[in-house]
Amino acid sequence: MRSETIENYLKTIYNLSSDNTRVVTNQQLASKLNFNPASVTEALRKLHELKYVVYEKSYGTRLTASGARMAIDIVRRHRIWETYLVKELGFGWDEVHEIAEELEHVKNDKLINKLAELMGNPVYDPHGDPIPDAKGKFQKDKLITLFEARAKGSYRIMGTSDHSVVFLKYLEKHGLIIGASIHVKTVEEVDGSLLITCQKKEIVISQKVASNIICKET
Amino acid sequence: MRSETIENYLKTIYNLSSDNTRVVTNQQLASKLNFNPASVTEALRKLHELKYVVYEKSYGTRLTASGARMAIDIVRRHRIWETYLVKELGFGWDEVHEIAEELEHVKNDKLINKLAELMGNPVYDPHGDPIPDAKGKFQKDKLITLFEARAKGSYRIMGTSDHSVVFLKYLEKHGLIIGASIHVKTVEEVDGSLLITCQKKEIVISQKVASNIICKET
DNA sequence: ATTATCTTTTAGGCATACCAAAATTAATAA
DNA sequence: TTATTAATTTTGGTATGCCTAAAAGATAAT
Ligand SMILES: [Mn+2]
Ligand SMILES: [Mn+2]
Ligand SMILES: [Mn+2]
Ligand SMILES: [Mn+2]
Repeated sequence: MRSETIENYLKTIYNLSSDNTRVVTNQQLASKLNFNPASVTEALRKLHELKYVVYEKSYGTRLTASGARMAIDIVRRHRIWETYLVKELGFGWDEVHEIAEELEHVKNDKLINKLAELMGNPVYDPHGDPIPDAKGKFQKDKLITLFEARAKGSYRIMGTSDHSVVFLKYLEKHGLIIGASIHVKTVEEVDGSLLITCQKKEIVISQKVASNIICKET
Repeated sequence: MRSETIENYLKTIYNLSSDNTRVVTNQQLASKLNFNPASVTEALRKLHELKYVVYEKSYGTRLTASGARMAIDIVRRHRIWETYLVKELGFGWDEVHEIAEELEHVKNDKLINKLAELMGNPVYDPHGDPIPDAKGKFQKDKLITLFEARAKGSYRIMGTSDHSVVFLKYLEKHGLIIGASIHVKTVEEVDGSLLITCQKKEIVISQKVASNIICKET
């Protein structure tokens, strides 16, 4: 199997299984990768043979230890490159994902570690996603979505789970950028919307938006 | 055809044809790319259909204008990355070629131009090879090999045509690095060897070595 | 428990990009 | 010029990685 193919499957399985706690279905993979389900079945059989995943027919797939390690290395490369493009080359946070999708496949530890070092070994990427270190360990800050929070209080925005340009532009428009401090004033029971203040201004955000903002309590 | 496949063919044709002056034979390509000649024939037919090359059966191949432009863009990316890895990330000049072979396929003009800008738009890469600008134009300094020079006088080392690690290490050992000033004191008719001084020390270099050192008269 | 629906797998195909062996064509030497 | 050699092309493979359509299996609803 081509290394780039393997990497894209492992990365996607990883992203869909949130820390390898639940199995990933073929359909999830097919839709994420824009492949036909039949292609996914085939690929999973091969990845199972290669011992990167445990694929149980008609049930689901999870990463083995070695598959998870590979996935985390890819995630590290992806996020280091995104951070580098934004912080060192002046790209916007909404234009780096596509480039990183290519750069993440260049496998050279020294290169990634030098880039990381250059930036002071950052722990979050420009979208707020945590960057694993060279050993594959993540920063252990417990991050939650603003929707999960559902309580009055102060939070700091650490990232987003929706990385689409339209969403990022929306956040930017309202000053809801990474690092911003916000305060939740009221939680509307009817529709889950939140009244928050951010940089002195009051905004109402929908449950849908809230569920895509990653933050930590402050 | 896969874009990376096309790019590797075009780049290799470009490198073998020295400025598109002579046609490239299938055999040259096969041996450079480590492919079977039959595979090369097939690929050239396709590249011809795509109008990247003019392939004349049983005679040879040369790049079209659009093929040459693509090749030069790849060469630019390759050499910008090599320069970046050496100048900004502290890699040795003998370890960057392999990495650049991968990075050169990431096609994003903004990325390459930002990297180039960051370094002050360098005109030579760490091996002394010229870097075309964003429009595909090369610096026009006439560079020759020390063997072609064959005359007493002063020169500056601008690069090498043999990029192997063993050759680069040899040069390094004798201080024959890029940018070094050397002076040719005698040319030995018998075997073409040269007696030169470099950083106050006298060295005899063989014709073989001389023919792989690229320099310009000073 | 039976049916309807949704998911997964199987089966059969296709394009890409390579290969080895044989046939052809071109170049070189006798 | 004719043989010999060398380069190229043709032919008939293989492995990858995707596809569609049909069959089988699992899940949910009545
Ligand atoms: Mn990303
Ligand atoms: Mn990211
Ligand atoms: Mn190189
Ligand atoms: Mn170079």
